[in-house]
Amino acid sequence: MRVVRLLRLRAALTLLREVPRPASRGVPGSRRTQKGSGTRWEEEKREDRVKWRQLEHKGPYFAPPYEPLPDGVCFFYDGKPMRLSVKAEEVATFYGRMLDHEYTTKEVFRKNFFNDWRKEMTVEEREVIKSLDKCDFTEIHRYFVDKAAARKVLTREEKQKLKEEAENLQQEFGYCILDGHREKIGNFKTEPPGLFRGRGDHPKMGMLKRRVMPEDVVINCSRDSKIPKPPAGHQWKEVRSDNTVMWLAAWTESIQNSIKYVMLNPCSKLKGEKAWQKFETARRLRGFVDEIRSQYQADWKSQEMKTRQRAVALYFIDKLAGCCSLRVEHVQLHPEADGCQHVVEFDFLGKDSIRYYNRVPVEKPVYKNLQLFMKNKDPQDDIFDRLTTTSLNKHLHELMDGLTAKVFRTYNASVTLQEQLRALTRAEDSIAAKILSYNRANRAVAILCNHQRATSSTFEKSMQNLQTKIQVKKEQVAEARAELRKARAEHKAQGDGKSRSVLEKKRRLLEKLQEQLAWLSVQATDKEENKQVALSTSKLNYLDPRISIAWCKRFRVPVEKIYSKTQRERFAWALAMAGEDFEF
DNA sequence: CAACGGACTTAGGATTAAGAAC
DNA sequence: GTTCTTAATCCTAAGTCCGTTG
Repeated sequence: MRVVRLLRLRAALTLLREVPRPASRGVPGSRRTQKGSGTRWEEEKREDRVKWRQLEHKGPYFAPPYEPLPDGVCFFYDGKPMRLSVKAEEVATFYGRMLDHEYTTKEVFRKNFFNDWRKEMTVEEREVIKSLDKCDFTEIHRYFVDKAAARKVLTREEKQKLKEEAENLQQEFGYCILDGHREKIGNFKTEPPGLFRGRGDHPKMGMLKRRVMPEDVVINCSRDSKIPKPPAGHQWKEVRSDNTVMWLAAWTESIQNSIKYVMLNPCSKLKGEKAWQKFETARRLRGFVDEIRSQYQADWKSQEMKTRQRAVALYFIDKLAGCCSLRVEHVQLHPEADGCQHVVEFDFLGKDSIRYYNRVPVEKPVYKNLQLFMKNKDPQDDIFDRLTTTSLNKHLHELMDGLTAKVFRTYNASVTLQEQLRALTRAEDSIAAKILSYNRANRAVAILCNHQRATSSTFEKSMQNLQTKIQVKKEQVAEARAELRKARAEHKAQGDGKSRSVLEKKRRLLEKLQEQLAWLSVQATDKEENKQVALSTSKLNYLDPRISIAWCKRFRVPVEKIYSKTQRERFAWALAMAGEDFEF
């Protein structure tokens, strides 16, 4: 049912492909830093499989226990107040607090919730509560709304106190010791119980995600470390010491029966090294990509169907970023469209049920092959029926060590950023204009990768505010222009030093205002262009940070303008090694 | 050799913190 | 200061990829 999300790169931008150049060195393992800042990224390399020699931590922090509702807050069934057992009440609050969410209007969500809720009820409750339609959670809902509001109006001191408590918690549970270094943990809290919120029309939405207990949790730490203590009166499911994995604790969640892990924060050394390695693999692809492309083009005409399918799939992975679980119903072929020949129209839901829609002109053999692959098939059939992700990746491994479908995405994203930065940045621009160029380059990648977001509910309003500001600024500019004209006439008449300085002042004022106006309208453009595009995913996962850092250095843009504090910590490895001459 | 499970990465929405406007 | 907006961070679902298993 899943469509591997590879069909991404927009046709227009795939043409921005790079001139071949020898891949640069500096592979993890044979590491060297261009700028030696500390030893953190320079320690000797372990065997790749082994992730640590020492690991010590406090175990996960468990979600706080359920606090029963106060007496004044009541649940009603069929109009009559009803006191629920603690277990049933807890699950009722999960639903009640979501009352203003769209989920609670969905039939599947309601059905799953009600089904699981009834399992938590006492026999007597189950006897009474038979229809969700007769349940009234409004008091419960109001209680949580009020509670959220109350949090907002706390005094400065109270807020400070809460902040300190959170900080203490972070200090106690949020760090581990890994090979002698204190490292930040990513998710040290267990996920609280609640109702499952799947994306798209997930069949399990609304099901009860049950509370994680110490008895569910497997602890992973070094044998000789201080073993974390389970909460009083409880025990761990298991304590093990597996240094070939990165996780500190794990449990099986109750919805999909999959495993959830406590792992390190991206700013940790181990995660940083993995990210570095990922980008080095992508950089290595540069040296192979021409050869790979000519080979798959040749394979479009292969005698063997499997090889042909693989070649077309690979072409999509490379050119568009997608894939082998594409179904017939996802694709439409147009002999001619938009003034182009051989146009392929893609329309399907990808990861997180985000729609991918694109029309791409393709080479004739690709088009002919698609016709062939789709012939006599039902809409639900796979286009690449002879292909699996495993066989495809196996082939990729033969082409280049470490090569998988994912690497193409990283490669194309990073290459595009570098190209776009080169094309858009002008050295003489202001910092603000350079940042706009950066955002545009980033946006080009986000569009390629189909990174979308829902238009925020406040978009129209904030756009309106910006437009108002622009209007005000325009009036100021007009006024300043009139004053400048007046001053010029004045100076012509007087010709003295005083009127000259007034004239200069007016000129500068107009210039400043015009600059501000330009910046505001640029912001408006930026905002509009960003309406449905999310930059953060590509920025965090696909763009080699060394490209951005080198760009900052080359064009004298403070790196804080590009990366927030957390992002700078995540990319500490790149900050330590990238000089202004870094080339991806 | 398909399917399954484990480990790890990627993803957008929700929540919270910071910043700007009043 | 207080309030409203915007930006940053948090959260956890949903992918990819690989190794195992029946």
